[in-house]
Amino acid sequence: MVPPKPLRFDPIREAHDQWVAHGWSQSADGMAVVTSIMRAQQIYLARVNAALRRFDLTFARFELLALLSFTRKGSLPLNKVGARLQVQPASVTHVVDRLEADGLVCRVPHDTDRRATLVKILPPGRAVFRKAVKVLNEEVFLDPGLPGEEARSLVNLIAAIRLGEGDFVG
Amino acid sequence: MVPPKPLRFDPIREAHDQWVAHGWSQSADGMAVVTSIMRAQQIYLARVNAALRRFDLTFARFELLALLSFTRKGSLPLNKVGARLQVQPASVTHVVDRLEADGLVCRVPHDTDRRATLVKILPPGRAVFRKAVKVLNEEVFLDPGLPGEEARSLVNLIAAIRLGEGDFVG
DNA sequence: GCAATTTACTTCGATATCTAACTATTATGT
DNA sequence: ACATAATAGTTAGATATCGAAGTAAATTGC
Repeated sequence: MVPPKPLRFDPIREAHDQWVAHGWSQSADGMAVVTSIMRAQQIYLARVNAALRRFDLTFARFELLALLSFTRKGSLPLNKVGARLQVQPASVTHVVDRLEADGLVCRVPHDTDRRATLVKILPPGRAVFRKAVKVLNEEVFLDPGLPGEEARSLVNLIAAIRLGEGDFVG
Repeated sequence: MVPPKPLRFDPIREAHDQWVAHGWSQSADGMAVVTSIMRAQQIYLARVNAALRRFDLTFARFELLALLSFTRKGSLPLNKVGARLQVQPASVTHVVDRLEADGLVCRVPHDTDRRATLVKILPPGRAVFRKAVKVLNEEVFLDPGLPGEEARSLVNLIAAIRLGEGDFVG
């Protein structure tokens, strides 16, 4: 995944220069923001997947296990899952299918709303989550590539973007 | 793509609190960084794809057209494309296949290395790029959701991550 | 000069995501 | 009440990515 030879220049800076040279100065910073986010995601996703592969988890599946294990009852309606993880209903179905096939969660009918389904974490799911979070903390989250103060700045800058996009209300 | 109802709290902040509560304080900031990047990518990818859909482009295809159109000869070996866009050879093959099927680029044999193949942008490719970059600038890059100064901070923070990851040498 | 290695690209199989269409159930409005 | 609209979830189709294996050509190292 990681290229053997690093480039001898910053390709995003170069793209920014190109944008300015073509008269698109007003959009150059935005282009750099978007491209930087895309690349950072690629980097982190590769690191996360490498850490989780041994547990047969992806980041999406890990996030669902985390969400459920932090819940009082260990279960949540599927639509709440979609809202929390910000993914389409179809993706929720797929993630739950996959975890259910591995015996880490199960579907449970909703008490009162017969349209709705709950997903519930099972003991094996809790066990896998405990092991996976330990590895992920050690191998990725402990060193995200930025010192603490800058890490918090990055989180706050992105929170502003998410707020503006309607992810949540402050 | 965007949920109709925003959450009444920041789910990443809540996850951070959970990390601290479980004794994973040392990894909490890193978790928040990684999760924030993942969510920001999701937001921007949706906006970018919505803008590019009318041109039958994806962000990856757009990036390749941009890269080629900024090149002196309008062509580049496939391995250079992979290095620049930071994607696997298989992904390069796929993106080029797709653009070639649409008549926007073509493959050209390398002059001296018979293993290598160049991808060359064609006049229709340049025309589509000109239109697409205009729309993308207007609809996404002009307002990335952050004021200029903060946008530049974000780009610099991510550049530090990328530098640490070996994307390029400063 | 020739075997072994490296490099370039393609093919294949598995995943994950999105959009759109579809079924079932619940809520709304007159 | 009852037709209409909204909501919950699944299914289907298209796309994109990755990892690993495979083919071909160039480089290397005796």
